[in-house]
Amino acid sequence: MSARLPPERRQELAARLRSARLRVTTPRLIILDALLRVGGHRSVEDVLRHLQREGIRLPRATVYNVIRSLVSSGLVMVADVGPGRMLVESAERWHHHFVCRECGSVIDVPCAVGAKPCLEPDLPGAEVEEAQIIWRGVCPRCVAARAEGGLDARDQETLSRPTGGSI
Amino acid sequence: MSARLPPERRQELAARLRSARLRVTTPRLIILDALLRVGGHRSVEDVLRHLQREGIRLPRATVYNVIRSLVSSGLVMVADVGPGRMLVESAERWHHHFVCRECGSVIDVPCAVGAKPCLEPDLPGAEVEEAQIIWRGVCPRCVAARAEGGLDARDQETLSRPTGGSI
DNA sequence: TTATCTGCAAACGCTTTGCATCGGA
DNA sequence: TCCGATGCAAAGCGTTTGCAGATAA
Repeated sequence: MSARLPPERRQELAARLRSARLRVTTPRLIILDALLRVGGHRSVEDVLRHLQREGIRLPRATVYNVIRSLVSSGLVMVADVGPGRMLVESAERWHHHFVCRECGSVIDVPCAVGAKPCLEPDLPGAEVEEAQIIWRGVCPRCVAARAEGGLDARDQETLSRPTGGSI
Repeated sequence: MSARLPPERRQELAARLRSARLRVTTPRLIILDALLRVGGHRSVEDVLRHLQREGIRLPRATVYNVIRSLVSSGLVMVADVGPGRMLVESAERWHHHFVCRECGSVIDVPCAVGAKPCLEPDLPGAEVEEAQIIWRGVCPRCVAARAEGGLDARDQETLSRPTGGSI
């Protein structure tokens, strides 16, 4: 299963891992590759499905372990969009999230400032490392669908869940 | 177990429930009372422990059900401070959260604007209902402890976890 | 009277843990 | 060689569901 990555891609990913002081292992290369390639936020389940579709089978626990090490070394980040699931995304540019109350989709919102601590809390003495904003409401897609009035709940569910899909 | 609340408190809580078009039931009165009285953010586990300490035993599922109806009617709100647990808090004033990476405590940060949609996302066409900010970093307490250098990890854990406690 | 909520148990989904084995540095 | 990561299974945690019986409106 290590043969999937073209040599130069493998080089690049290995370099990233090494620069984060992580050992270069096959599962790490595979998962980092997947996360960087697809962008957006993905559940661990998505990652597993994606790998499976490419014929790669990794144990859940390994995927969790790998993601944890990637996160703690800053190569990828997790988005907090509510309890119960962990959404992983590449840490390319700092951004925030909009969660649609109707269809459940999670939409990336670019950060106007672009830096991780883009806002300051009123909390003297604290060391702020990052500020993440979560907006909740109804996404443009659902607003439009509602205006047209032609779509029932089932249709919407299918149409507007860009996140739930596979990577 | 319905005898715990003084009559006038019971009246007040019942009025709140009715104004939210919720039926007035004993578990709802008890749980709403607890959440309003203590303030701050509490896990469902905290709520259960608190009730237990007062000699009130409610099934988990009922607590979850009650909290869900209170949340969906706007009487209380849930804070998203990371995956895996649901923090409940009274919906008195809109505020944000600071999560300490060292001790895990969650600190309320007052919202400068005070309204739920205090920030606008760059997402044309969306209906924004609320914006919640999560800061991550090291809380003032841990910063101070680190500066003094006198506290080891265990001490800190005990000292600075105002959230994990009981209500 | 009726729709709604409670109370109990059991299931569920996601994540973590334990441990023997394997593999990169 | 040796520390750290993998792979597997199984447990853990917080939350949800299903349904019979109770209860507010």
